[in-house]
Amino acid sequence: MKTEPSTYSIDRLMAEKTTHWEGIRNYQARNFMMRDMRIGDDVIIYHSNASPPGIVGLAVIASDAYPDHFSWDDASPYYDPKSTKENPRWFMVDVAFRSKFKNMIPLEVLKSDPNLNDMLLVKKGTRLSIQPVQEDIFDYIIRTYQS
DNA sequence: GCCAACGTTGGC
DNA sequence: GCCAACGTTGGC
Repeated sequence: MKTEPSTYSIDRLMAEKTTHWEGIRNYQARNFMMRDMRIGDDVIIYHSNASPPGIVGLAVIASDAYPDHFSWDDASPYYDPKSTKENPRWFMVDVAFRSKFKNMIPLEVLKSDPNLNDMLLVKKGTRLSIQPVQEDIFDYIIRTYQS
């Protein structure tokens, strides 16, 4: 799951322990939350629009998907008039902190590792803010880079 | 249903 | 700040 540290960082997640992952406004990303995520699933936290961008820690899914009420709040940057309480368009999940890497893994390092050529994150044109990570890739990253 | 125009993401 | 690569919107 990607987040811009200026909006919500791994440090804040570490301090708050659990958060709701509001603001997803892309159908594919939403569908991953609604269809594929299960409580207890491991999550890689990635800082985008950071210097450098990269993987900063781990988290775990802590709820099923439920309506993102920020989409109903016209004072929120995530407001969407097409989403209503009766017919919610956008959903979120709760995410619980698991760990922060002592040394984050810069995107540049991920890109230069041939074992990660198939990881969506390093592929050109993949902008999704929520991406599935294959189990073997997840395990490889933990084994190789976790610190 | 097509597609031009526009908006967003996110690395650099 | 630039801009490539998407995604969305809305007229037709």
